[in-house]
Formats: sequence, C-alpha cells, structure tokens
Amino acid sequence: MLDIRWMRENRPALAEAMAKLHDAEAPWERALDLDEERRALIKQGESLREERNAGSKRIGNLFREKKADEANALKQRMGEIGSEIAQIDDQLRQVESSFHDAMMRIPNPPEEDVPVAPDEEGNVVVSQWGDLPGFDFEPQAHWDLGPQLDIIDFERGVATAGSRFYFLKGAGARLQRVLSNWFLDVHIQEHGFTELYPPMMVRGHAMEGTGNLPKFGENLYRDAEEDYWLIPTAEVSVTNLHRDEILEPGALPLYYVASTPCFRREKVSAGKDARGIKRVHQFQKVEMVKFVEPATGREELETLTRAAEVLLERLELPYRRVAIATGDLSFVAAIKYDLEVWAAGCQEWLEVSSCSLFRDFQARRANIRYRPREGARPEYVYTLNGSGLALPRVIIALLENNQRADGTIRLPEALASYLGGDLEIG
RNA sequence: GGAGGGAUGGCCGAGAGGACGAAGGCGGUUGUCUUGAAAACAACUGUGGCAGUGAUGUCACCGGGGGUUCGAAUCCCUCUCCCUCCGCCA
Repeated sequence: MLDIRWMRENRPALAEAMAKLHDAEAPWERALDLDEERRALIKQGESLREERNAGSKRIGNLFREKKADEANALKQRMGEIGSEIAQIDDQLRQVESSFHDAMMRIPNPPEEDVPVAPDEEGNVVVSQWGDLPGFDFEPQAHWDLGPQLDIIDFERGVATAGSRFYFLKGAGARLQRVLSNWFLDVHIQEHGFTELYPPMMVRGHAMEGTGNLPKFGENLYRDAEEDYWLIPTAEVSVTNLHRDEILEPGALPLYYVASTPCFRREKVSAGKDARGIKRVHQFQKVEMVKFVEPATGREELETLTRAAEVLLERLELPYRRVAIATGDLSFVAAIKYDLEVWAAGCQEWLEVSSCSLFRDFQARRANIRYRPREGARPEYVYTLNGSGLALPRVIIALLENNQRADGTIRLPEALASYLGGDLEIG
C-alpha cells in the first residue's frame, strides 16, 4: 500500500510510475477521488460530533441541576444530530471501504533503475556465472533421469494427488532434505539469519499484508470453512511475524530464514511446463526475509541476492542474474532480480530465486514500524525477501548438468559432508 | 468436541451509563536535593485522523465489528484470541 499523502502531493510522479508498470487497471485516480470524499465526510461528521459531545455534557449537567424540561428539549435536538451523524457514518463507511479496496489494488512504483518495458521481453541479464556444461552425448531431461534412477515418481504422484504432483524417493528425497539443511546452515552461519519454523496456513489478513490478497487469491489454496490459506511461500508467514509491531531502536536489521513447503494453484495454461517438476502445486523452498531501515534498502537487496548466488556457485551451477522489467514486476516489488539456473537436459534457464525490495509497501499493509531513535515517531520499515533457494528446480539442474552417459549422477563436492561423502546417484 | 472465565495505556490493575483518555501502582523522562550515585520529593510521560506555517484546536481509540442511548470502557449481539476443567490426540 502507498502513502495517500505522498499520492496527493506527487500526482505526476505517481502517474508516471503507473504508466511504467503498464498496469492499466491500477485504480490510483479513483483512490485519490475517494480520498477527497472521505476527508470531506470526516470533517462533517466531526463537527457534528463536537456539537453532540457538548450537548450531551450539558444534558448531564441539566439533570443534575434538576432542570428536566430544558434537558429533554436538548435531548430531542441531540437526537436529530445523532441521526445525521449516523447517516454520514454510513456514507463514510462505504467510501472508506471503496477507498481501502482501491488502495490495496495499487501496485508498488518501481525504483528508478528498473528497466522500463511492457513485459518480460524487457528483462535484462545483468550478470552470468559459470560455463554451460558440454556433453559428448545427448543429455536427458530430469523427467527421464528421475524415473530411471528411481528417485522421482511422477506416475504415483499423479495417481495420489493429481497432475503436477510427484514423489521424491530414496536419493532424491534425501537430496532435497540435505539441500534444504545446507542452505539453511549457510544463511544462519555465514549471513546472520535466524531460522524460523513458521505457520504454513495463515489467515486472510496475513495474505493481505504481503500483497497476495485481495488481487491474487486465485493462485492460492484455502480451507473455505475455516478461513485458512496455504502459504505460496514462507514470505507470507515470516513477513507477518512483526505485524502490528513497533520495533525498538537498534532492533533493525532483522534477518530470518525458513524452509517450508509452498502451495500454488498454478492456473497457467494446462500444457505449460506440465512435464517434470518445473512447475508443481507443492514444493520446498528456503526463503530469506529482511526487515531493515529505509536508507539501507538497496544494499540489503544486493547482499540478499548475493546470499542466494553463493549457493549456486558452490553447487557449481551456471546461473544468470536477471533484472526484471517494469511490466513484469510483481505487484508488491519495487525492484526485483531473478536468479536463473541452467538446466542442460531441458535446455532452459530455470528461475530458482527471486529477490525483491518492497520498500515500505508491505510494511504499510502489515503495519510494521520501527522507532529510529528513542522517543522518535515510529516509521515503516523496509522489507525484502528472496529465495535461497527454491528446491525442486535446483535438483533439476543438479541432475541434468551432472549426468553421465550411463544416466548416473555425480553431485558437487560442496555437499560431501552433508551426504557422508556419498556423491553418487545410480 | 463439552462446560465455564477472561481481554482496560510500556507493564500490573481499578472503573459497572454522564465529572473517564481513563484511579492507583510499577516502569520511563526531566528537575530539586547530593562531590557523585542511591533514596526522597515534584512535574511530565499512549496512538492515530482531520484543520493550521505554527502555538494549538478538534475527533477517534478500553481485543475487532455491529447495535441500544441525547451520551457507552460500562448494556445487548457477533467475531477473534487467551485461561481453567472434562473429552480426544502426536
């Protein structure tokens, strides 16, 4: 959510930002109109209330002075004011709810240096690491390698839970668990993150805090009976950790990391990415979340992104960093880098991390503030998050890039201590 | 799942239709006293909206939402959360 005052005072900048985002539906003009109405109604209501408060006080005094007649006359007048107030409150309620709804549907303006383009065609590769692996045979895709090695079972996954579900089995399941642990340990031990085990089902308001609701409910699973929503990423629960809090001076920055399953409806066209585990309804992901002071936002984004990149480097996986263009930016992000890893079998760059700076956009929605100094007014924090990393896709890259002609796999040395030296699959 | 009891400022805790933004205590800040500290004493000590350059004014807020009333922390409805006992369970 944006600051309505900023919107009032910076109309041209706002218009320009919205144009850059190519989001024609963003109801920012409507929000500004409703804000006018809203403030007019507040003013009217308050002056009536002022009159009523004074009147009520007088009535009390009159009764105490045994002047019942005068009191009753006043009572009648106050009754009229009361119904006027009720009428204005009704109007205000409606306007306020439309206003809030409009505000919740206005996306975050992009940072100055985000590439401007209408869609993902405008994304820019800003750096690339590692050489693409070469093969003297035709490398297989993971949807062939996995079943051959008996470490991914698609058929039984589908039979059990439907399309886009799978079992990881044996060395496959173990690899995922080990990767998750290793990622967590690196973030905790080397980058100062605190591990969390967060709720994986949350209330609707938590989803609003991170910007998943109201606009993107169709991507989420929910228990309609009890108003529980399954998290599409740990970002949701972890960002809400400090909802409605005022953090004391010195508390920032706060770094958290959590490994959780993520649940997504993925209502993309039925055929797209249907094979394998590139796009599934349930996957494991290690997520980093930062709460920081506004001035440090951009450098925190850089160190966050690096914390994810380092993992890929140690896994010897070639990757590139992509700066997301304005038209492809998510609703809540002011700037975003995707990390894409090369998968030699499907011959594709796969997104395994997405690192974003939200500025105070989420903090406003979730009401997360901090006190810059003792006694100072609370201000909204900046939030950031990034995957570090998304798991099944990392497994895809490890299998496909490290395969040998006979279909066996040699895993990178970085995992040796976590696998008890057992780096061979198959 | 059943039966009860709760939710008041940073914390503890009173208040049971009007004098209540809310007693009292703790904590915090400042001052007096002191060589310094402690103690004692005194004053101050919540958040947000709206209007105003500003001093300031005004409105709202006693878990959330609705209602009754001229007037609600206080009465009614509803939701959420917490506690106790029973049942069930990892």
